Amino acid sequence: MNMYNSAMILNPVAQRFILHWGEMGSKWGVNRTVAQVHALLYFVGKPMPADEITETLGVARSNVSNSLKELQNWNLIQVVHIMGDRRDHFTTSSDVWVLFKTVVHERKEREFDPTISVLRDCLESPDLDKEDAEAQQRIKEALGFMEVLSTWGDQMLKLEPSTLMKVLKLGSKIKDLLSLAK
Amino acid sequence: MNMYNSAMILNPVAQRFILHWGEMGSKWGVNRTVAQVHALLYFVGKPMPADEITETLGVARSNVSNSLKELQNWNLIQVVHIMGDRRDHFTTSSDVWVLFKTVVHERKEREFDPTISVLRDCLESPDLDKEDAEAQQRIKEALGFMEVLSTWGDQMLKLEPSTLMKVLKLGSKIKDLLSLAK
DNA sequence: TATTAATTTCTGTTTTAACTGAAACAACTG
DNA sequence: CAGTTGTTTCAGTTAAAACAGAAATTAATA
Repeated sequence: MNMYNSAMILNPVAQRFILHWGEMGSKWGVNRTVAQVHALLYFVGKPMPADEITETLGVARSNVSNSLKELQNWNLIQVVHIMGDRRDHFTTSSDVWVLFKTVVHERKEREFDPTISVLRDCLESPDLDKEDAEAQQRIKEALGFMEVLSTWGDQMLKLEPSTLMKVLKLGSKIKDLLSLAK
Repeated sequence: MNMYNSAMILNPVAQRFILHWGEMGSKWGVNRTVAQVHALLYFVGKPMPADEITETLGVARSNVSNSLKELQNWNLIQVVHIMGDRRDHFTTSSDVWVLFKTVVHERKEREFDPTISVLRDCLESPDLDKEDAEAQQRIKEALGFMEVLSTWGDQMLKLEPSTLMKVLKLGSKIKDLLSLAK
């Protein structure tokens, strides 16, 4: 055990929030515990040591350890230290925009960009030449689509959150501005 | 068995494309076979009967049956019939934009919107009042964020693919237009 | 440097989802 | 309506991921 007293009591709303976030994660290919740990840190809004997370969520210590590592790999949490406490404490940004941008950036790098590479490879392969031209065209279109989306994503990620917000709020009114652009 | 001859031979490029698409699906919470079946239909660009899909992918017939059903639930494939052939044939749009919009629309309805509901419930719950105001504020910000994204998504989905394409191509130049907007 | 605290790694178990093959069902054909 | 073709459902199996608990490692303290 540990010299500190652990286990934070979560009220029902916090539980609902954290559990739902975990399920949401599962549906998007994120480990449930990982999502729960992050939701917890976001909810409490202050740094927590691993043991406290463990007891609060009621999962194994090692599970928390791995989840924290995973979240660090995703740049979603940071380690901080509390004066007079040897333990690592973990915290996450309370700015949803920052979190969102981080996730989009990471997923793009890990999953989107590699897919673009594969499609490029496919098009360059001599095996495709023998194939009918239409299939080649479809791969080309899929690639073009992903490239447009990728470039756009990069540019959006560079915007200030407040600017990005304005863009989103603009919504489909952007259509009207389109004629002005050139 | 079946009175027709099945099994389409896939060249290495097609295989690479389909297998990668399957792995990609897994990482985003989509069943691998489901993703593969869809990739195959996209690649071949013409209607295929279930048996031919089965033999081409080398998976169980029932697996294909369930995958096709799933893809129909997602509105990603359609059933068509070929003159003189009793079997159902399945086909998917060759327009990546249409496919993308379909997926975004469905996922939004299934996973995004329900989460918004949960967050609203959380905020309305009397249990949260007792909680510190900052946690409440964070939930509120998460909700606000998701609502903005949701509204924006709905509006983007309504745009013509060609218009949407222009918006994406505009990229961060949109920043300059922002001052003109009101 | 011995002791304790804190964290990670490892191995085995559990859980969940995917998948198969067979049986049931439905639709069509002669 | 008997036989055939095509599709779906279902029960059981397999495979993959998540998770737990113990052991090992690292780091801090005294």
